Amino acid sequence: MNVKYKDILKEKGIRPSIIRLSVYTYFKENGGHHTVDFIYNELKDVLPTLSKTSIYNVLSLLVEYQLFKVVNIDQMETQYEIVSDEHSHFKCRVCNELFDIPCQHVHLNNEELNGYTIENQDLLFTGVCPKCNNKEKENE
Amino acid sequence: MNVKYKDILKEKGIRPSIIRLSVYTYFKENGGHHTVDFIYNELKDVLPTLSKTSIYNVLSLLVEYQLFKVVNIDQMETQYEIVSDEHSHFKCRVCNELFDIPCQHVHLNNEELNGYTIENQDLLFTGVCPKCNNKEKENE
DNA sequence: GTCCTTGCAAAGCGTTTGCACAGAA
DNA sequence: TTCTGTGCAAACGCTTTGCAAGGAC
Repeated sequence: MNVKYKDILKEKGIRPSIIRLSVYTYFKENGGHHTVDFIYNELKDVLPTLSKTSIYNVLSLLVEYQLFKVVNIDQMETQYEIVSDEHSHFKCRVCNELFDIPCQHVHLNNEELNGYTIENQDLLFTGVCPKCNNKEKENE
Repeated sequence: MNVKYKDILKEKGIRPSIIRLSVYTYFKENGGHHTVDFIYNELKDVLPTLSKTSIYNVLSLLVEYQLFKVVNIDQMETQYEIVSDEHSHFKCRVCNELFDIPCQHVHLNNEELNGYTIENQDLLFTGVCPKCNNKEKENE
């Protein structure tokens, strides 16, 4: 399994060190968006000499090679996710959790574009997630 | 002119201190999105004893009373803007400037919503702005 | 007098940097 | 040996906090 991931890194021109492979594997197997701190805590038991600096390095590298994407929401800690299908994010203002929402990209017409070259777009919804909605209903 | 703004603050239940009124007036007259540091530097000549803490306080207050909105883009310093019409943001990756783009909100269909209550949405485009596009063309 | 506002200094916290050591090619 | 990767500690920059002084009512 890891061999597969190793090859993906190699193909991209990234030398598959243990830390790089571990980080990449973690995201591949678990999905989602995670902070440096979270990944550090997830991997430090398996890699006892691990440092947060290395997590910063590896994640920056994976972003640079366009395997990962940075997710910046509000003043929250920076999160990272694997580059994948078009989707948007939903942040619950009650539990602060961040969800992926399937969502097509917006297509602006030419008058609006007006000379701008759009290379990327990020859509963020804020509100209340299903779980917190249910809790509020229970309390009524 | 400031009297008008004074009344807007009063109506919202905000006591119009000099700093609050100055900050609010600055945004009303100049528009756009600005950082704490920028506003501090714009106002410190008029208000010599001004501190950044006060700018933080005032902007947080204006956000709390829903006159202002927080704009967080990438790892850039937090910016603030007056709550106004629906629009999205465009960040130029060359000059790093942030532009307002007129843009209707996205409306998801019910299957996608799936129990989520959407209260707000922010759309961010990234790419190259017209000015930087022209510069690139000149260099070709 | 009481409450709200202001401003300084310090603390906090995520992130980056410098540098030396370790490891791979 | 040379180049790349790693990890510690310190520095950095934005933001928040504690607290005391000032000002409004």
